Amino acid sequence: MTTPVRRRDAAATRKALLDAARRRFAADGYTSTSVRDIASDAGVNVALISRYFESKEGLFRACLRGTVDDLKQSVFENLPLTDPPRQLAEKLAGPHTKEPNQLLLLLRTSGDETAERIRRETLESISRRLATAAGSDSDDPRILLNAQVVLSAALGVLILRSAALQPLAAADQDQLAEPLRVMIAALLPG
Amino acid sequence: MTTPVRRRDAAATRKALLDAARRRFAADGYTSTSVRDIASDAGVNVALISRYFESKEGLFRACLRGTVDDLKQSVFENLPLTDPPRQLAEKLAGPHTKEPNQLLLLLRTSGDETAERIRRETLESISRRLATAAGSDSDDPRILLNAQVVLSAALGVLILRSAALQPLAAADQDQLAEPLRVMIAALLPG
DNA sequence: CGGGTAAGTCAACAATTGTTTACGTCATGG
DNA sequence: CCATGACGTAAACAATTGTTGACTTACCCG
Repeated sequence: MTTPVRRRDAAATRKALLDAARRRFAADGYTSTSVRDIASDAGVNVALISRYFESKEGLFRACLRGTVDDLKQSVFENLPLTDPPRQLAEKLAGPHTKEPNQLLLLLRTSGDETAERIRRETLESISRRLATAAGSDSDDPRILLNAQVVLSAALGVLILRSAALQPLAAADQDQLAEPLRVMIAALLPG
Repeated sequence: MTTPVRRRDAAATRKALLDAARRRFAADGYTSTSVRDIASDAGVNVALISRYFESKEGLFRACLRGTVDDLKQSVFENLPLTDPPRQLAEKLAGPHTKEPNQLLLLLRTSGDETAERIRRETLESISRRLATAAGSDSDDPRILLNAQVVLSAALGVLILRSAALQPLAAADQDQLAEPLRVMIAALLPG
């Protein structure tokens, strides 16, 4: 590992902070993560967080926006959805599982009302997308409720996997895809 | 509610601290809750937390044990389970919903390894109970995985309700029972 | 080459954290 | 009734938190 003579590059430093923060916040949550942890991970000084993101909450909001953007792009790339349960399983237990799953960020709360709004709107958007993707009869309000239960299951799986609950935590995406398929077939026909 | 001239009663203050802590920890999580918050809710001096529970982590462990005990007793009282989906919906959206749902404690992490073990063992126990209650073929390892997905959905519902995701958050137990019934029927036949 | 500015560091700040120690005070049994 | 011990409080502690201001250093353009 050649020591990379870290050159001065605001954009790169900003990104390093953002990446470190997204890992930490996703893995440990907002209050359990200190700005010094993040700066240390990124290999830069703490003061730069305030400089580039205004505050710890500003950094958290930036993380949320990043994750939301990644999510949008990811579903956009995979349109049309050929096999939703399988693609969901990929998101929950994909092969790149050494990193903490970014979707966990959608479950982390900071107390900041702006971040909370982004979070809520994103979850709402996802569940609506799920409901309409189910097609059939998207006017039926029960379909939206079913979609939110499916979303609950997906995010619950993330949490219980991060809690090392076996055998769920050790299941690969193939094993996980099966119950997801059954559940989705039951709750979101179409 | 007659104001009870709070007499000196170690057991009562201990319980007051425990109750306040269980509410706070369930609602806000471990790191977001300060011992002064808890003591203030209980109307008692902070130092008594260290006196009665050794430390903040000791208090958290006591909260976990309390919730686990309540849970055991609750399922014990309702044996045999006549209508699991309905009873689950009752737990997730029962009529006493002004208080933060105690099951959320099972998703709160403190960093303390002992608490983490209790948490994991409890979740494991619940999922095994679900799997065997499903009867049919409890040797099939896929049944346990299915049970853990059901558990994921239940806990995910709690989280998304606490995130005020509509319409899930506003659903009463009747509305919630329906998708749960469908999901359980699909994943845990028997 | 050299100065100006963006990039980064350092050190201190006030506030808050969990915990402890020394000190009051109530109640109760002899 | 009153001393003794349990119960409770107050104040301080060191450590950690997020944030800021003054300082240094590297880079780039003229």
